[in-house]
Amino acid sequence: MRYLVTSALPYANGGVHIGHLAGVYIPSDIYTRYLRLRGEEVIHVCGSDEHGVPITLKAKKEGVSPQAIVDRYNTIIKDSFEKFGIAFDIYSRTSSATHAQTASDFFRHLYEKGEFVEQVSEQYFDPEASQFLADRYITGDCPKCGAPGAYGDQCEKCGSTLSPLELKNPKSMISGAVPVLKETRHWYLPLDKHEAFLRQWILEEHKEWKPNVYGQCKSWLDGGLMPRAVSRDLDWGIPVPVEGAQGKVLYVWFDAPIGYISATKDLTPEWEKYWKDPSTKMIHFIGKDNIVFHCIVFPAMLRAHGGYNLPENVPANEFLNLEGDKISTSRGWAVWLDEYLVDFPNQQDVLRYALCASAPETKDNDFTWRDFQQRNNSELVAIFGNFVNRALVLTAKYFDNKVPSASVLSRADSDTLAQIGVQRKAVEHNIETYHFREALFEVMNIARLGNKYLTENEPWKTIKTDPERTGVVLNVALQIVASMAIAAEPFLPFTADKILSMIGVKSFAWGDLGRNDLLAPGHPLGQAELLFSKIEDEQIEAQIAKLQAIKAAALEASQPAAQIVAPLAAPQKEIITYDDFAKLDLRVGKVLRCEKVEKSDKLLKFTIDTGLDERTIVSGVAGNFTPEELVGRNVTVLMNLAPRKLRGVESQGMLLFAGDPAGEEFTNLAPDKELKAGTAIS
RNA sequence: GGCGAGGUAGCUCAGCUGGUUAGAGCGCAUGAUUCAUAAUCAUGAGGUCGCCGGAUCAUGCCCGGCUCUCGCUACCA
Repeated sequence: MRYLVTSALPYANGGVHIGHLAGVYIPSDIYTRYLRLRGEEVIHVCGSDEHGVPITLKAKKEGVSPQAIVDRYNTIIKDSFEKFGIAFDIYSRTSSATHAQTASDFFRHLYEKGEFVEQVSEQYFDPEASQFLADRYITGDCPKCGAPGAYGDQCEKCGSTLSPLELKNPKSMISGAVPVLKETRHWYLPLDKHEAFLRQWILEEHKEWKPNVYGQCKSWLDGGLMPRAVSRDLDWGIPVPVEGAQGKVLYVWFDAPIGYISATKDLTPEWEKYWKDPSTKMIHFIGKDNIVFHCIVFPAMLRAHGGYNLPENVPANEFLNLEGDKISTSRGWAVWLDEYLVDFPNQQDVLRYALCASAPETKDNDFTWRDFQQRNNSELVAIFGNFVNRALVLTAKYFDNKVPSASVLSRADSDTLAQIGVQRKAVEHNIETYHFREALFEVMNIARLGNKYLTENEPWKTIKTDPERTGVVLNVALQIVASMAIAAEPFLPFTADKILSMIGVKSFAWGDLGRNDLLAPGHPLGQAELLFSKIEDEQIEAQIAKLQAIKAAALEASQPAAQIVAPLAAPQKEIITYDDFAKLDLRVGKVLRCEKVEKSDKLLKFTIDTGLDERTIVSGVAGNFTPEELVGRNVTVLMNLAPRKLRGVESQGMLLFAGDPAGEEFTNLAPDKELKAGTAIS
């Protein structure tokens, strides 16, 4: 069987932290190491995702080129992975020449096949910098919480998702100018065209996918797929390879997964057999935020292109938290791999172990330093390290550090050895079904078995009465140690290597696991050393203090910002003529009825007596008024605004209010005195 | 708001086509042991299986409602 394993491309605007490792790279690394050890044909590809708006923003902020940013982080990321033994066959990057060509060809192919639809839409444009603005390039006041500095796609203060058009006082982050709406043409991948196929492929043929993955796909498919834009107005990325597309690049989510293909091309000229030969199984390891792209969008792209395999499975993990809070690169709330290695040199496997044992496989999980310490001290040191050490030290002491012979095995001896085979099956089954936490537990059970075996057979006692029996027991114990070296390799590669050198063996294959003749009688052992060492309370307290400092710094930084929130009058808008004003038909109206719009948070549906007619007007003020509050009151109505449907209800005008809907001061704009409906306002 | 996933012992998690006293590891307690990094081995104490209601002879597991966490995704003229 041939396998192509991909790991989510890390975004090159920061380093790698424990969340990345636990969610994606440790599982994928375990999986590939296991397959390699079995002798399967497998490659593991990854690389940096180097396009997209956040990188251009960071570059602008630092006054350097985007390329400089991605060069910096690509180096850091690559280095972290190498040091932690994440054994990619290639770690590439999406700013490479191969990738530019591959992604460009891919787009071109779809374009020529007529797989895209073109559409013109209105987007914010910066008139001073004369360029279109990506959502992230627009900042303004959050329409929900009122905080300044919200981005066009999200407010980091209250966390709500936004669209640039909703921002109050929008400003271009490039020039500071007020953006204007302008038409722009983009290419869309009509996902709806592939919906029937995806339904069948995922919902019928891949019921074995993890519940979170399957559930999310089902949710998307049931909701109906829509065309998705695959281009952007931006100058950092892969140019859209079509005539008349100046200033447009491939959307980063279109370009990134193609990065898996270009990485494979960079690795081997035989890349096509990994992508196109139906006997190859492709597995995407990702985090839960990427599910839709890997299960819906990318497969649709591959299928639209034709000739490519679709993934066999997409084992997405949930998220890892850190000491009770969400990990955040921008807030600095993370444990970075490079920093970890400074504080815990040569202890990569401890972190690999702790993260795998508490991996967020079925739900979000919390990484705590106490848990990390406990995993090390009472599992790695006490169970695993201690067992190996016991077997080796006893052999050195009683048998001159050579493997003693095992002439006659007792029933207990064979049962113990047979049990390793049972553990092996359990490990295999769990790895193959992506249950790495459980698989690791079963590996540890082999060490538990070893400890129990030694305690029950007491070689330190029999040496006085029956040295030959002691030899047999230690022989068996050493076979278990050898098996541990094999079983641990996918999970704890550094430790496995250490054991191999301690028992004087170059390498084993997975198939050797559980054999009772891995170490022949008389085989000389190497120098015994401790596999793991205890982590003291002080070390853990130092790490916790480090995090507390980050939190304190973040809090301080947010204080002055909060003061600037003080209400600033919005700048005056552009001068208009009297004629412009005269176009507005404003009248006094009276609220006859008012109710909440179903399935909506903020919308109220008003029935207004305008003097002319009774009309329905929808307004987003449910957060400010209860429906009853305004009934019978005068309101100011803009009569001649083009009707528009909101949540399925047609609004035939607009009601005027004063204030910031998210703020405390917000009021209905009505005449001083009760007036008849229909009274003109001028 | 809609949708998805999750809410099981102090901690991390199993469990499920509904079927006798709900399991494991760590932690904790007691005992055994001393080869080993005060490690190990045995035994035990810990649970109204998020809350409320329903269907069933029987439910952690099915149905309805609610609630909390995380993710995806909207309306705001």
